[in-house]
Amino acid sequence: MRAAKQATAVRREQIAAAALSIVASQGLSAMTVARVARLVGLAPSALYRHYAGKMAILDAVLDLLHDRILGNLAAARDAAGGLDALHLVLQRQVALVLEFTAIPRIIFSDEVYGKAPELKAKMHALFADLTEKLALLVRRGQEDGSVRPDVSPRSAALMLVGAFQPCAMRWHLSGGTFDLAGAVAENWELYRKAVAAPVKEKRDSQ
Amino acid sequence: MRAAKQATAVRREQIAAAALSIVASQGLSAMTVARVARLVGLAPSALYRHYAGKMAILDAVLDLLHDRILGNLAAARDAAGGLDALHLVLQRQVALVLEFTAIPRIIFSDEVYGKAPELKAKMHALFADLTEKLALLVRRGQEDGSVRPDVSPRSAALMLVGAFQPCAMRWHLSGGTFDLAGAVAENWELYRKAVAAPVKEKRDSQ
DNA sequence: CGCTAATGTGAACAAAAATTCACTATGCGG
DNA sequence: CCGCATAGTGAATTTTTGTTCACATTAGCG
Repeated sequence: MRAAKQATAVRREQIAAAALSIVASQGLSAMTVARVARLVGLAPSALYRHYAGKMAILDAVLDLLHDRILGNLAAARDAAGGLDALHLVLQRQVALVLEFTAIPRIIFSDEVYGKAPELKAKMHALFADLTEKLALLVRRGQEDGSVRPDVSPRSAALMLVGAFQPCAMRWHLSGGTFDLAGAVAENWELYRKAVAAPVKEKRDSQ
Repeated sequence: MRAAKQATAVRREQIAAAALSIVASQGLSAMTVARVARLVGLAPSALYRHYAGKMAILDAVLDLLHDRILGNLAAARDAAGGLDALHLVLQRQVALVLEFTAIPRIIFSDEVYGKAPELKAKMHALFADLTEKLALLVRRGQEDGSVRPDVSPRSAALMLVGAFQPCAMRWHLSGGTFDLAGAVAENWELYRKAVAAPVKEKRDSQ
């Protein structure tokens, strides 16, 4: 059975989306040309009409990931202010856990970097971009008084990621058994102890 | 040239050590039977005299990792008390960064788990063991008054890992450019704000 | 000193995966 | 409606890697 003809722009999107979904659910090494092709409904050789090779597909996956993550961050920034925005980011990360789990899967893949160092640079840019924008959120919290002024925004941003990462690791290893949301909520309490401005008569969103 | 004959017990250790060093420095997918064999100074086929296959080698690598990490933790536990022990763990993690970087590399490998789910369980046990022992350190700190009593030891343990993980990720991505030790030190300051007992006239080791 | 079990080796094999290519089908513009 | 550029396909190729096996060598032991 032959697949219907589609414009290359359409196929490129389908292929990148399929590849991301495979990486997110089964890991990078499971992302073979054959599997991506099957998910899209094409023969493996057809992918080469739309991408130069596997690495080009992976490059597109990284772009997709970049958009999703930073989009998520922007949404949190607009939906709440100060400390609450940080809280929202953390909660949304849990919701996006599949895609966020795909990040370390790529970061520590090594299958990639040996052959395509430019992807490593791209990933680094994404990570740097993420922490930088998180630091901006922290600074905004300092300006409106919900975050104590003596914390380093850069550090507070990294720690927010750190409040999530180990939980995601355990969740990943446990095969879904580990109570991800609960552990993240607990970590948020701890995180708030570190970064929240001392409460006078201010009320928290909780 | 033929390698000298060695007892299988010796070879097993050499092979596991070589494999770990490759995983730590170049990643899991770089750990091929051929490369391990070359590092030990044997022909690839010789490895099968000592291990059933690649997965058995990886299993031994996990054991090695387990010993190193928990050994490191035990050393920190004995060298300092309370909060200082936690600080020491963090600093030692930086020193052990290569091997600690090997952990996420394995955790998120997926190349492994699809074929050998029991390795995933083993990795999970290591991670659970690590956080549990860290939680014990936290509890000890609470007993001697250096850690505030209202934090969850489990959460504080996870967060300590989280104070290190994102820094290691950036360091890994930056190719060594990122100031790992500096970022971790900064995060420690933040971490201490969250978990340290309010200072009355108590003096810190810093 | 010689036997035997253990260890080492190269060649061959199998499996998986990325990529190429000659060829086929299709849909859109004129 | 026709033709051509575009998209799709299966088969073949190449590369990499794990594994097996028949044979060679060695070290320890009686």
